Amino acid sequence: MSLFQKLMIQNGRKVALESGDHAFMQGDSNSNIYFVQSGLLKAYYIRADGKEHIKSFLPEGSIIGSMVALVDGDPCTFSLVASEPTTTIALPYKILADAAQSDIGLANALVGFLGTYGKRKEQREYQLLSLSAEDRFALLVETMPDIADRVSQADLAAYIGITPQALSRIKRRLK
Amino acid sequence: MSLFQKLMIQNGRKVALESGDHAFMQGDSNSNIYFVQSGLLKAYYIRADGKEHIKSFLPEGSIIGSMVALVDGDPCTFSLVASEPTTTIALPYKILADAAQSDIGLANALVGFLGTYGKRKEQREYQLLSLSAEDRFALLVETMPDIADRVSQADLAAYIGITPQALSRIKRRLK
DNA sequence: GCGACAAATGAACCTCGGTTAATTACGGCG
DNA sequence: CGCCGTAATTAACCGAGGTTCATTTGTCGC
Repeated sequence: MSLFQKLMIQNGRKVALESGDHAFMQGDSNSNIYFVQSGLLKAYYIRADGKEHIKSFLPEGSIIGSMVALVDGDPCTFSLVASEPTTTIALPYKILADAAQSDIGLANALVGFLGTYGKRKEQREYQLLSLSAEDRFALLVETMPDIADRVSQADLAAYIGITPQALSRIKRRLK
Repeated sequence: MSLFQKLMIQNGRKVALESGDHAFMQGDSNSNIYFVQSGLLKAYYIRADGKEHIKSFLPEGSIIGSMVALVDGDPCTFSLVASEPTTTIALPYKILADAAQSDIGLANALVGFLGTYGKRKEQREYQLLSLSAEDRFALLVETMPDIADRVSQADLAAYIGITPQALSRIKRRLK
């Protein structure tokens, strides 16, 4: 377990979520950072036309927060919901950032967290720009096989960026 | 100018690039972080099939590096090329990260940089997942009007994620 | 102004994914 | 076992964008 995770567990507040409960909704003012102890969270956008797109699945061990909310205090750009009974540790980012001003260990732990976050988003950007829907599905199955089993087909499709029907077609093609 | 930019200028090495020169290529081992003093850089992927996709345009004032290369020392996942005569400041990330271990001001400056980077990638992810090609083009014209003038139609299209022909069609529709 | 080359546009055809709606699995549960 | 609600699949049709190639428009160097 990373130093950063330890810090969160020591200082954070425990938040338990039932399946379907939201940690925060798109538009909320919530600059908490969440550590997932058990269960599964789903981060998603609602578009203007009502469609849902999934940013990421967050299984046990993940850390998540809306970066624009954390950094600038803006409203969250996405919603965070439990898709299984989930226990999390919540901690206001400001507390971390403030404490980091005088605690060099914490500041470097934050650097580690933000670096990892940036790396993950860089990879996702690559996937969205350079891979077809079929490739993205194959990659998901390969890299997160457990997730593919734990969520519905509709959610998988929303993560890949297509409709459930299109995903069904892809699965048929691959067989 | 941010503290982070000042630090880079003080400690970095000046690198001048002619139009078409590369700072690094996809696959290179290059964990420098670059600050763009003047000109314009273009960060892009080459896909397996030879197609080019543009990650981002980096005008004066931008800071860029391959996050996976910076954090893990892995090969760069994209190439960085000058699309105008450009002057940059290059600084190995490891020097920053190491110095941050004992310099709390620097560590917090790094936190600021990484937070901003993550925020930018979060927004890009949203655009790629939730907007149509036409919407992404309109947004680009609105938020970076200068860039739209400085680069070729082909590069604009590669940034949006479509072909130059499709971009031409979109422009016609908008008129 | 003219030739040459690159950039941009246009047209014809194709493919993939979206849309809508019907059909088929797959659980609980009385 | 049969019923019902949900998830998943299939089918038919449409539209946006890709592909290929031709044409037009710039934009230089002379």
